Amino acid sequence: MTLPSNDAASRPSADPERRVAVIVVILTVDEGQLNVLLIRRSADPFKDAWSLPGGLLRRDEALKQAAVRKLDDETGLTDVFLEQLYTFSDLDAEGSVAVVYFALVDITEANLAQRTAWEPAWSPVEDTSDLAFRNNEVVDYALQRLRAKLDYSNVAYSLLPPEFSLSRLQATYEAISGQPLDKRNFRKRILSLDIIEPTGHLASEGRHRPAQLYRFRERKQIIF
Amino acid sequence: MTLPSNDAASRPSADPERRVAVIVVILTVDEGQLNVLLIRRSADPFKDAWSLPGGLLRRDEALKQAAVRKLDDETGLTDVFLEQLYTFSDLDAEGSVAVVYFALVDITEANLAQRTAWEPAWSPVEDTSDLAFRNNEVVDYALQRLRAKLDYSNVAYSLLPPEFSLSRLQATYEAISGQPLDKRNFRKRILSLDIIEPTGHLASEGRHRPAQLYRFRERKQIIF
DNA sequence: CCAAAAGTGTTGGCTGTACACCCATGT
DNA sequence: ACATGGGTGTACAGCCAACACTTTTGG
Repeated sequence: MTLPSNDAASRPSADPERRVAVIVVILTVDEGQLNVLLIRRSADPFKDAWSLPGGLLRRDEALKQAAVRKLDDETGLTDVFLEQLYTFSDLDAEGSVAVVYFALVDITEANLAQRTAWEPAWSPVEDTSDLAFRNNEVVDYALQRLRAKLDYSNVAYSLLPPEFSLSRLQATYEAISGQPLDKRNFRKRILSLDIIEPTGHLASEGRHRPAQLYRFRERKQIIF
Repeated sequence: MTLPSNDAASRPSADPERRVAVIVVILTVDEGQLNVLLIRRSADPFKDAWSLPGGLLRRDEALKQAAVRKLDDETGLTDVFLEQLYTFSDLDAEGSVAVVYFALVDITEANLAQRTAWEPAWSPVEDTSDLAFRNNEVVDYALQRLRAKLDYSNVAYSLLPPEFSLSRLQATYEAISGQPLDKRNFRKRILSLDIIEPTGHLASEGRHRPAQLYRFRERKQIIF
């Protein structure tokens, strides 16, 4: 017997097991654009189509472990925002169960796996055309969740380097929400939340006034 | 091969399948108390302990179908709020994957299954002592989600009969949030949301002033 | 007439939004 | 000197929280 299975008693034979896949929606912001990590499929079904990275859940592996492993495989990163998103049972034709996680990474720290087969690449979420396995819906769902979380959590910490200017932070928020934000109101709001603090360092890149750099007080998720 | 499985190519043998269970957290409000539906286990493991109702995902069955089926088995209800909550892989010792749904039902419409084995019963969430399979954590998680949803959706529609007084609605909100609410502010807020409308009927139960009855404009989830 | 629940408004504080100009730097 | 992005304050409106008494009915 297994879990809370009160009907298992009446059907004691033939445990109907399933293939369980773990999929990871890895998002990043690059130059004001929200990007998703896709891999080019090297085998059927959907050979040569793009899809989200994923793989089968191994024996004796926990779901989150598998998601961490996949994320590490593709980006070399381990200590980032990674959260379970949704579980689908109808993405492929064979009734596999697919547990989807989503991750947020700083593109400057991500080192995409160098493979010729199943090669990963960043793709702007806005013009992500037909993906394999109805993965477009999965990406949309991740995007929706990310937008919601922006309003009540500090998730952006995982999309930025340790030190960043307020303008950079604002650009990140704008890339995710798709909305331009008022500079003064944005700064007032963020500072009053007290989730970031000045580092004392200045940016001084480009031919303009150097920017004060900030860091997140906590490098883990906080719910406001 | 299955889903987005780029590593399946490198491990072409021995598909590691898993048992997939579907669990349903069925919540209701009865006399100002939030209650959860539990079943008394009739077999090991955890024989005679209480746990959430659930069962194995059948072959060729979608997750939501299975959740609907379990909910119907236990309460006879089908057209209520039912939403996926979370997927666990470490509730039991055997590494089953458990996809948890949560449902909200009107206790006056629910007809609990009449069984001697695996008998279902309502239990107040506040003093739900040790459940099998770490189901206490699952219930806590459901409660957290429900409380959050109360603030930005009309989910209470599924906990109440078609017509109800504002006092009853307030009592429902209070039972869920665990907080007393100010009557005037509550009414102002709810009415301004424009999610309910007066039916024209009066309640006239008990030895007191009859109450105006209302109904939800939509009997499905709305996000504010 | 008493108990019990229904119904009803106003005020003050806070929060969010709209809005425009000067500053420091590098070229 | 100019182009580029950095940095700053105020005023108004809408929202939320606090707060108490009268009404209607049944017993």
